[in-house]
Amino acid sequence: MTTIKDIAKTAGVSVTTVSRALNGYSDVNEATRKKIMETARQLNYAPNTIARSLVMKKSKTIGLLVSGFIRESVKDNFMLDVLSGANDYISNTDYDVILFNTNSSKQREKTYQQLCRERQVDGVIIQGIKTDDPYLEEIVNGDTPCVLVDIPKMGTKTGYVMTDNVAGAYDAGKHFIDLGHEKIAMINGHNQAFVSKERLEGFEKALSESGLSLVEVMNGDFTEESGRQCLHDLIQQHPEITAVFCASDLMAIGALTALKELGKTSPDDLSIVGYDDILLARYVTPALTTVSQDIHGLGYEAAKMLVGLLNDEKPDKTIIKHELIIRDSSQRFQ
Amino acid sequence: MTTIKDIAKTAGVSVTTVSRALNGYSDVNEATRKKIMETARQLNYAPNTIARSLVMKKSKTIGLLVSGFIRESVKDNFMLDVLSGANDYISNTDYDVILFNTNSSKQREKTYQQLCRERQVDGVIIQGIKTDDPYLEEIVNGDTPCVLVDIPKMGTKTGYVMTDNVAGAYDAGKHFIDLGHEKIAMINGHNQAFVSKERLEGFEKALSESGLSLVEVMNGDFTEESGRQCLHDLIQQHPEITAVFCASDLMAIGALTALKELGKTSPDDLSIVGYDDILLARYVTPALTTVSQDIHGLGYEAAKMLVGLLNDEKPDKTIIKHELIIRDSSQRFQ
DNA sequence: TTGTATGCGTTATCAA
DNA sequence: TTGATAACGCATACAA
Repeated sequence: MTTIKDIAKTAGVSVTTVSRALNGYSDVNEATRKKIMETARQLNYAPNTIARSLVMKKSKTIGLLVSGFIRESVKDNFMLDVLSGANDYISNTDYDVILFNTNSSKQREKTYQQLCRERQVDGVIIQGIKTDDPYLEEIVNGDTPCVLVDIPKMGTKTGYVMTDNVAGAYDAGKHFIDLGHEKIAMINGHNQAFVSKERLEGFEKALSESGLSLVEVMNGDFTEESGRQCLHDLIQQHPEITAVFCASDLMAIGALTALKELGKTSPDDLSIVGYDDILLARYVTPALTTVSQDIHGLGYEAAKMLVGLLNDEKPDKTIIKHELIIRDSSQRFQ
Repeated sequence: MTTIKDIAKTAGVSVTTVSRALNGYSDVNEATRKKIMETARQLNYAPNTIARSLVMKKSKTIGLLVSGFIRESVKDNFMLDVLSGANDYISNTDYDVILFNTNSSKQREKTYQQLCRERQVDGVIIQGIKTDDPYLEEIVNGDTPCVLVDIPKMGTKTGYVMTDNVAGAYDAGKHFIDLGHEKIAMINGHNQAFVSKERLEGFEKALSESGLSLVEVMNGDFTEESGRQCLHDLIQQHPEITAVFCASDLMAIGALTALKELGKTSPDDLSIVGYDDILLARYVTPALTTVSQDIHGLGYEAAKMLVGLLNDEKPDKTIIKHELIIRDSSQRFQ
């Protein structure tokens, strides 16, 4: 491992000069710079970012929380899409991404702030945690620049990125109403998720504007299996419903499965609208009508905002556009 | 940012003692240790891994190459599944994962070795690069422990993890033969990919054992669109074929699309077998018969091997099991 | 234009 | 059981 010291020695100059030559300072003679560059190349020199970080107090790394980075969450592409979007932006900067796991029991006791400070990341993108996470406040009020995904909280160094869940769910509700449905239910996520409240709110708003109210709200946990369970319960308790709004595509797909198990089909027996527009949505049969979120864009914008924060811009909030994608799982009530 | 120096000052001891107390050395008085621990807690101390790395010459980070981490590769879950698998293993160790981008033009000129040395990673997992990548040799022969995914090359510090592509493709060929097909074609990936050669080899072996030979081999580039293109060309040139083996599920899905565009259906007009068993495979219609690779396991085993290398184990090769998953896109020739 | 000296936060060596 | 002190590789204030 060659260091600037080695270069200095073989080039016959001081480490200071080497450092300045390598970093493109103007106050170094062209001849010596050439010589230094050349010996650096010959010695196959690579700067040690660790050492640089220590003295600069900047690690040029961005932390990305991937708690619960488990197989189920791989299926739901959400976390990976955010990661991919963030990475796409960051790859065009001089930052690198470091993955923070919090699902391992070992690190469970560490707060997000501790993780950040130990690894000395310059900033962090936090996603996939619950609104009542005990360590959330701490990081929001901490001094590590931070961007939250789908959690609307601001701090002096904290901004957030999210989709307008109220409006998205409202569109889903409006869609059902436009199609003439009246017996409508919802399969929501768990109540600790901020998006659950928002989507319920937006959906109910659309119904109430037409003088309707929800027949029932079941609570799943966003997974395919919970969607399946909920639909079974739903049909048993309220066989009259003709339309169901699911707070995630995965739950909607589970609901589709349950429907098949009951010998029924969508959209003939039940119109279903999901949320997220995950990759699978367009490939299942029937293709899922859903509220599309640009999840990749969510990660991209989060990274962009974070890099902005690192350049001393003010914290902000970004709302990513949504769109109702009408496919085959919803149709006019007949 | 409190340091051990601060702790030393307020606890009235030397930094040496603080360091040893915090790291659980035995040669420190219980009383002083208690005091140190307590003040560390009060001062909300978090150790600076950067400083530690510098002196220990170990960063406790593992680099993961995610070159071409683009949206198309998100659709194909391969890279993300490997990432997820690697992360799953690593999250149970005391290593962290750092993502290395090489798709950005800026970093294109840097070799993998340079990336590793600059970030001082203890080891690296390399995936998604071509066999003729000019920088591959360098890293294989370098001194950074390294595990290659799907590239069979060994070095003093380099092992690899892959699936048995020859055997997998052989199974696909055997499947067609068992179903009575005789006019068989293949849509392969590009020739720079090692897996392309392997899959062709295995598939041809199965056919030749039954006295058959391939009607045609088209070369795509593993993407959905290329599969679509290839199938169009194939049908036009060889309308007699009854079965096609695609070297990736994505290409198989593209082929399915092309078939629909031609007003034909699978498996009635054409039996199709894919490769990878990506998530989509079971959700498309018809559900895709494919050779399943445990991609998550590939990443998991790669990480496991790498951590082994970091503990001075010898480089090794691991073959991940494959399995032919028979679904609806293939049927008996009639 | 160049060099000397100092410090970043930590661990390790050695002596007390 | 403890504490000075020197490293690790780099950047920078200051002096020359």
